[in-house]
Amino acid sequence: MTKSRVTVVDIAHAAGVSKSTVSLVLQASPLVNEQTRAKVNAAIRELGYVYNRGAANLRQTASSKIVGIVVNDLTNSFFAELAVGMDMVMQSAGFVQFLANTGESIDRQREVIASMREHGISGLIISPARGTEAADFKPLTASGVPVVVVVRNVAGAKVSSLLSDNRAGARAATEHLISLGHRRIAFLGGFADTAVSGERMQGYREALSAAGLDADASLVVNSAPSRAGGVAAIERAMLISERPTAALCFNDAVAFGVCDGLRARGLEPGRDFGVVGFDDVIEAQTAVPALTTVSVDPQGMGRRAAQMLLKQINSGRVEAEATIASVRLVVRQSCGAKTKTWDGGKTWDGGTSHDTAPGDTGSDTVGTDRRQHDRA
Amino acid sequence: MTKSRVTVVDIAHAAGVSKSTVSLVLQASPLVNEQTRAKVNAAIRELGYVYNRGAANLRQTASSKIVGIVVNDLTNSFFAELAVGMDMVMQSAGFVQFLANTGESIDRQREVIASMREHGISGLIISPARGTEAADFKPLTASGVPVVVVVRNVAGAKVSSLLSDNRAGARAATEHLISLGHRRIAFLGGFADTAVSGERMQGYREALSAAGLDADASLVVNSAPSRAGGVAAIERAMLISERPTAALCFNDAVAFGVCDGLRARGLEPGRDFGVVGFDDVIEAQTAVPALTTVSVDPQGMGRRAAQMLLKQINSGRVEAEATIASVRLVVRQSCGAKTKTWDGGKTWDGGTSHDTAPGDTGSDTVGTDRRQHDRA
DNA sequence: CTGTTAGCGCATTCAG
DNA sequence: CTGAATGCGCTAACAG
Repeated sequence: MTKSRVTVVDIAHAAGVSKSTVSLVLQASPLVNEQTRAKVNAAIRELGYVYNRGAANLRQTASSKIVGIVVNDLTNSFFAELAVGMDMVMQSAGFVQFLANTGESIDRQREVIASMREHGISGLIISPARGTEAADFKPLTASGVPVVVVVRNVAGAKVSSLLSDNRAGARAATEHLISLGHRRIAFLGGFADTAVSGERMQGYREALSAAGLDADASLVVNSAPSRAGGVAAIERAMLISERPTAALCFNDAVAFGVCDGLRARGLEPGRDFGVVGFDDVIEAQTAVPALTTVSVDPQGMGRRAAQMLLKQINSGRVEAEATIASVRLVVRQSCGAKTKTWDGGKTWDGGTSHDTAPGDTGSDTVGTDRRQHDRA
Repeated sequence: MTKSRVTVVDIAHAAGVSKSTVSLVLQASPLVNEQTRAKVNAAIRELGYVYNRGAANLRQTASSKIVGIVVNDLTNSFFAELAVGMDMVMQSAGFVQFLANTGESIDRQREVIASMREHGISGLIISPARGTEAADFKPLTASGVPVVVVVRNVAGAKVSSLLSDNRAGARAATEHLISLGHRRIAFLGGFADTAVSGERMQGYREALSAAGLDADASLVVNSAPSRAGGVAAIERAMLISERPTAALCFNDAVAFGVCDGLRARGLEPGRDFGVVGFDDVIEAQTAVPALTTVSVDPQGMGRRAAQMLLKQINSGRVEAEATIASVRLVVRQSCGAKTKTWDGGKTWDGGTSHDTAPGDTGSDTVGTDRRQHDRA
C-alpha cells in the first residue's frame, strides 16, 4: 500500500503539461492560463499530490519556514503558555516549529540545537537551560540564523533577548505589601544562583530598604520553584523567630504551595497572611479572586518573542537587541485593602488585545519597556 | 557575513577525498580507512560543516526522522505533560518533532496536518480537536504515514489509538466516595457532548446504580473543563434542593475550582465535602496531601504513545490497534476515611519507572490494559 | 578501501 | 504562455 510519492512530473503528465507549468500553478503565478490551471488543480486533487518542502528548500535561495523552539521546562505552565503564544504567531505566519523540552539539561539542549540546525531551521527562540553560555549560540549566529533568547538572559551572547522586568516587578509587589502595613515580608522559593531569582531578590531588597525596613537574611527561603517547594518554604518560614506576615513568592507554583501550607496551619492566604506570586498564569486559568500577582503575561511574551524572530527572518538581518518587557501588578480583592486602577490596557505591539476582567481586579504596569542596542 | 553553505564537496576537497568517502564517514561506515576518517573529521570541524537532512531526505528510501505532534490545548497542564512524555522518547530516538496547538480549532488542525505532511513527517500523534472525523486522517494513512490518536477517540478512523479507561476510573472513584458514606454525589464539569465526558459519566452512573442509588439528573452539572468552570459548577451544585455531599470532577482543573468555590463558602474540601478529580497532574507537581484523584499519568501516556508510533515507523507497517490504558485511583488522606494500598508500581512497557510517594498516599490500578485489533 | 555517476523533487533561467 | 535544461546536497550503485 505504500504508494510511491506522486510528484510534479506525475501531475504534469496527467494534466498534459510540463513540470514548470505545474510549478507556476503551485505558486499561484498569474502567468498561466485559467483553463490550464484548472486542469492542473484537478490532477493535483485527483492524484493526491503533496508539495514537498524538503525539496523546495534545497534550492539555495529558499528559506525553510521552520523555526526551532527550545524550552527549559514545559511542565511548568508558565513555559507552556509561552510556547502557546509563540505557536499562535508562528502558525499564522505559515511557519512550523520544532519544539524541544530540555528539562534544564544542557546536554539535551546542545543536542536539540544541533539537530535543529541540521534540519535547517531559519530561526530559534530559546528559553535557555541553566548554565547556558554565549558560545552555545555561536554556530547558529555565525551561519546567519537569528536567535531570540527569552526569560533568562545569557551573558555576552550576541543575540536578541526578551526579558521581563523582574526587579521592578518585585519592588512594586513588595511595596504593595508594605503599603498594606506588612513589616516582616519573606521572599520564598527559587534558587539563589539563577539570574532571575537574583533580579527579583534585588527588587525586593530595594523596596525594603526604601521603606526603612532591614532585609533580614533569614526571611529569604530558597526552594524548588514548584508547588511542593512552596509548601516546604512556607513551613521553614514559619519557624523563623520573628514570623513574617506576608511573602513574595518566586513563582506562582510556589505561591500555590504557600497557600497549601498556610491552609494546613489554619491560615487563610490573603486574609491572615499576605501572598504575592510572580509569573502569573493563574489569571488566564481562573476567575477566582485569589492572590495578588506580578504578571509577566507569558503568552503575550511568547507572541512578542515570535514577532521579534520573524522580523529578523524576514529582513534577513540578525540583530542583538535586548528588550525588557514591563510587568503588571495585578491586585485582587482577597489581598484585603487596596485596589489599584488599571492603566488603560497596554497591549503588545501587533498582538491581540489582552482582556482584563473588570470588577474586583485592578492592575498597574510597572517598569518600562526599554531597549538597548548592542552592535558588533 | 552570510557564508554560503559548506557542503560535502567542500570538505571532500579540503580533505583530498571524494564526496562519497565523506558520506561514508558521516554515516560512521566501517568501510573507511582510519586515517582518512580522521582527515575528513578534521575538515568537517574546521570548515564548520553541518549535515543537511533536507537533502538526505530527498532520496526516496530515506525516512525523515521528523514526527508531528498535534495537541488540542497545550494550555492545559495535562496536555503539556503529555507532550513532555512524547518529547522524551522522541528525543532519545533521535527524532525531532513539529508541535502544534490547535486550541480546539478544527480548521487550524487541518492546516497544521497539511503543513506537516508537506514537510514530510514520518508519523503523527494527535490529541484531536473536538469534532475531528476519521476522514481527517485519511490522506496521512493513505500515504502510509502511521497515526496514533490519544486521549479522545475518533470513531471509524483506521489508526492506532491510546485511550484511558474513563469508565472504569469514574466508577472506581464513585465507588470510593460511596464507601465513605456519601449518598448524594455530583458529577461536575465537562461538556456532555464529548466522548470522554460521556464515558466518565457512564462509569459514574454505573457505580450509583450498583449501589442502589438513583442517578438524579440534577446532580450532573456541566461546565468548562477549567478552574473557573469548576467554581461555577460547584456554585450551581450547591443550589440543588437536596445538596450533594461529594463530587466527582471531570478534570483536575475543575477539581481545583471546586475547592476554590468550597472554601469561598467556608467548606474545607476533603473534610466537609468529598472531592475526586480526574486527569491527575497534581501528583507530579506537589507533595501536598490533597484531593483523591483518578490518575491517568499523562506523561507516561505520552511516552507510551510515542513508543507505539516509533514501533510502526520502524517496522514500516501501519496498524490500527486500539489500546485502553488503565488508570490509577490515588487516595490521599485528606479525603478522610480510608487508605487503599499501592498495588506494586505498575510501569509502562519500556518507560522509566514511576515513583510513587510512600506514606499517606495509596493507589489502586483500575481497569485493565486491553487491546482490540482492527483490520482493514 | 576509494572515486564516478546518476538521480531524489523542485524552482529557475532561457528559448520557443 | 509553455517546454527543456540545470543545479541544490546527498546517497546508492557500481567500478576501479
